Amino acid sequence: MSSAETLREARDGTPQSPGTQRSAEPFTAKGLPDATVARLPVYLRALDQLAGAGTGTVSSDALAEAAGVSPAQLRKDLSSLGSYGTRGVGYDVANLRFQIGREVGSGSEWPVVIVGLGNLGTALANYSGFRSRGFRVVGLVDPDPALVGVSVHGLPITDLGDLEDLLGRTGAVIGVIATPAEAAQAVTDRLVGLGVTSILNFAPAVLTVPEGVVVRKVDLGQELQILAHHEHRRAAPGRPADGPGFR
Amino acid sequence: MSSAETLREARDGTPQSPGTQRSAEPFTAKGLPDATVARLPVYLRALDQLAGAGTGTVSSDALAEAAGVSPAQLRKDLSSLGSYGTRGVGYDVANLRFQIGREVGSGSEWPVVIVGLGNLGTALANYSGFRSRGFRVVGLVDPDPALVGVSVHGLPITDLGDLEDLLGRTGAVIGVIATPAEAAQAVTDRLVGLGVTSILNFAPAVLTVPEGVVVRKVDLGQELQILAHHEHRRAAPGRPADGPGFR
DNA sequence: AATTGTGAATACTTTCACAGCG
DNA sequence: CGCTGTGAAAGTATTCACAATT
Repeated sequence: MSSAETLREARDGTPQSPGTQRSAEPFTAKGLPDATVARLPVYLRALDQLAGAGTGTVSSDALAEAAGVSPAQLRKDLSSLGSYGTRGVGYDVANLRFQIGREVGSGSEWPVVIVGLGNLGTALANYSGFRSRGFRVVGLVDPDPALVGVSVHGLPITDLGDLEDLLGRTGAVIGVIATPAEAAQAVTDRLVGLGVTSILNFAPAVLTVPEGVVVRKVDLGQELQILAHHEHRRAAPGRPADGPGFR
Repeated sequence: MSSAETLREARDGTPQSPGTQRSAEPFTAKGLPDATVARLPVYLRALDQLAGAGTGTVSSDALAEAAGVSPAQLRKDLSSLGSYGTRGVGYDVANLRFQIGREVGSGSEWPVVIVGLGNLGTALANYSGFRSRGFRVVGLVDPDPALVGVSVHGLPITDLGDLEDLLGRTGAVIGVIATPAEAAQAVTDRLVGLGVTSILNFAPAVLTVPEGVVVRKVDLGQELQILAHHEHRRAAPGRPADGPGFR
């Protein structure tokens, strides 16, 4: 066998979704479509708001509206999870919230380590949204000696060498990479070698990881470029010649 | 017609892609598949690296490898753009870079405004990756009086009221929202009302915008939740009963 | 001989529309 | 009667595999 066969970061384009392996829907037990998995957090957020507003039940129409998807899609997604609705009535907010939360893996609080504490890494370390979504930042790591020892949001930045100890103590299997592109692959190898199996990559670099490790990439410049493309097309739709000359 | 018919932010799940309107590939002039558009920036980045390394030509295999996609997909994507390769040889790095750059809308430098300067907004304002990708942050806006006047990366934060003036002067049509969720829709309405037609939304909120306005959403908590889902499944694959009890 | 460009095949996702159930 | 759950249809995206071209 090709033991250490390494794979690309789950062939990803940006139409993000690809999960661990292949797996479609037609499989043994459960294996939600990737597109569905990607939307569950959105539903969860919408349900949180509804629950906060004291709503007891919602129809697929109302929940779809709140989540920004079509009612049909919402129903399809939820049905692939199980039958938690009541025909003629709708979904019980509290129960649906629990069910989706369980599927997503809330319930347990996931420890997360952040590597690279430049502007972005620091902002992430301070980001309160993680805590409220069921994650706890348990470690901040940066190789820069000037940063080691500095505290961010009450957590001290430690050296790369402390990673093993840190992961061992906390049991973290999710890592966030916010280093410059050049360092990203080395950091990834390190994390993976120490047991991290899920990576959120903010560095503008393509990561190669062993099979089984899931990588999701967020590239801010890339997102803007996609928007720029739309603006560009808006400006020159039919593509008349191009450049400045024209005639 | 339903004149001011407002739409959801380009039905997005996270398997992001959806662009301005429908538009598939089989259309009049050009209308790249959304999935392709989303990958162009990746190719551009890979080409930049190759150019930096002095590479003159690349094969689809090599470029695909560098971009983290399959060779077949790369060729399909590029062919939908035009025939810029040479059979038996490969693609000219410089030319391909130019062609994709033009398609994406590089060449011109896009002015961008950032609204909301908390941790994340500030990090974004400092983020050098925007500049290198063809964007220039021309304005920082925040309603918080305590922040107005503060300079970030040499740019002063101004009041929300200055938006009109700011957009008029700079001609910015791309806005980045990094406010709390509660403020996001109001800020969006304001931006759109003043001519912004592309929005990058970091707030964990579903935005409603008029048709024609493109919204892309980046939700950090959501990304982690998707990773958590995979970890969760890894731990309990076949779904034996569930909870702690089991038998 | 090597490598692109692309039709055809496959896979995945979304939408439709209605049967089924409360 | 209303609203969910879901097969079937439609639409997109990816992969295959090979003819075309340098």
